[in-house]
Amino acid sequence: MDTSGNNISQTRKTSWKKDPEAVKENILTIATDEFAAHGLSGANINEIARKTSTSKRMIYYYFGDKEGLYTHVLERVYSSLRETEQKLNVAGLEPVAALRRLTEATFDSHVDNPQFIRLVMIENIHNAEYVKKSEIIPKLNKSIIDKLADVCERGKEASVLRADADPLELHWMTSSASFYNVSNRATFSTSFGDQLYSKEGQRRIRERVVDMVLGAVVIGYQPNNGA
Amino acid sequence: MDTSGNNISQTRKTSWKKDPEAVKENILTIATDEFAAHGLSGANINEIARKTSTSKRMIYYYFGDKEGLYTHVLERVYSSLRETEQKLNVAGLEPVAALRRLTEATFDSHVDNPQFIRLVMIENIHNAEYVKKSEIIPKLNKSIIDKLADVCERGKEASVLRADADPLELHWMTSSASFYNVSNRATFSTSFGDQLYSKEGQRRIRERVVDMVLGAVVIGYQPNNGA
DNA sequence: CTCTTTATGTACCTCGCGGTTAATTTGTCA
DNA sequence: TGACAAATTAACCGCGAGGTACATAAAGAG
Repeated sequence: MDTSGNNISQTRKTSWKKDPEAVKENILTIATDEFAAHGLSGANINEIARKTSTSKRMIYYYFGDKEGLYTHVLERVYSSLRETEQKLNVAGLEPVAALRRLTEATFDSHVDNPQFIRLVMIENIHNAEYVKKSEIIPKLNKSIIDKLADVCERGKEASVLRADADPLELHWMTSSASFYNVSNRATFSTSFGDQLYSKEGQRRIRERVVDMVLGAVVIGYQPNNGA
Repeated sequence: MDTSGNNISQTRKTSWKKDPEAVKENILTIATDEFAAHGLSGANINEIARKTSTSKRMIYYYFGDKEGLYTHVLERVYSSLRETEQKLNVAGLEPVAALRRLTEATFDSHVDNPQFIRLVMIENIHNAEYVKKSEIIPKLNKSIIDKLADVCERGKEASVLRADADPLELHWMTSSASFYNVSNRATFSTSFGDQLYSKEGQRRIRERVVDMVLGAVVIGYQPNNGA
């Protein structure tokens, strides 16, 4: 093609708009997919560039290098999830109902954000090196703990929660189940079958998680297992 | 150096023993470390070769390519852990004590095998592609489920376990907490501090996990929280 | 003592990928 | 209107990492 030979430079795109924010967003969206899918070393900058509507050069222009891009991706997903968390309002609910609600919401938000889960898994493979370096991520995490602390306090006041109920432990319990449910789905299904990942299986698991968490801190809690 | 120029070939090692099994083991040991540390794409074959007492050539001779080596590493750690699991004997114990014992053993074995955890994390990043391909791994996982099934049966017989207690769900609950405890330590500590990873924190977490699991299936279970 | 097979070492190749160079266009403000 | 900064493009580069070719030593069979 283009056998004319001369006027070669005319294959270059001849017109474009300046829109830095859109370009950055576009890059970050694609990069999030790629890093979540393949990890830091596994993701390919050329491939990311190809899938964007811009060029590789712009990635380096805005994000410096691969690690810079990865760090921005991490910060973006963390911020987005924590924002969602903050919108959740349980201040009006009675303590046990509030705790149930927070647990269910955590479980659901994990199911709904597999990319976030994958990026956190990847970070853990790297011993959290990049979240540690981040200026903003460590500041983001107080909101659920605060909510759980409030619920604990009110619950103890009303004598419905055990005196040793601890917000951080509660969050750990809820997170562990919710996170694992998404993160280890592939190997768990391979080893033990995928019954727990059917619609019905997930419904049961979700209820079990609530039972486990409430059972650990609610005085005299009785699970209402639909068995 | 070696300005003589001739006799170049004499830099070659001039004597060695044939010991294929030791060579394979040596490669697998090093490779396990490297894959666990850096993932499949992140691990470096030259680096692995350098750390072994043999050469890169032998890696390709015995394992074909990088993925072949990775697959063998996976199979080896899975086999080793399942072997340990099988040694655990709870048939003589009363059902609730047996369940507690199994839960504690699972928790501890996860703590004691961080490399296994990391490799499973890595596999999940790859959607379990390599464990699925393996001939042996899917056959290895029945032993704990069998033990839990036995405990469930005996427990229901003795009316100490709820009628809906399910071995697979029990294993899921125990695994989720035990796995997360190791896999997400880095990010969890970064976000929320490392109190839960002190010696005392881990003692508490371990007891909490037992309480959650027993609380979910033991009729009238009362956690003995040392608060 | 040779022949064959298995095991090993050294040197090398290639290409993919992270990163860069240099030029060109777009928009703004004196 | 033209200088200047910001945004963007296409082409290129170097090297590191996965993988291979080739030679040859060890060990056993007869």
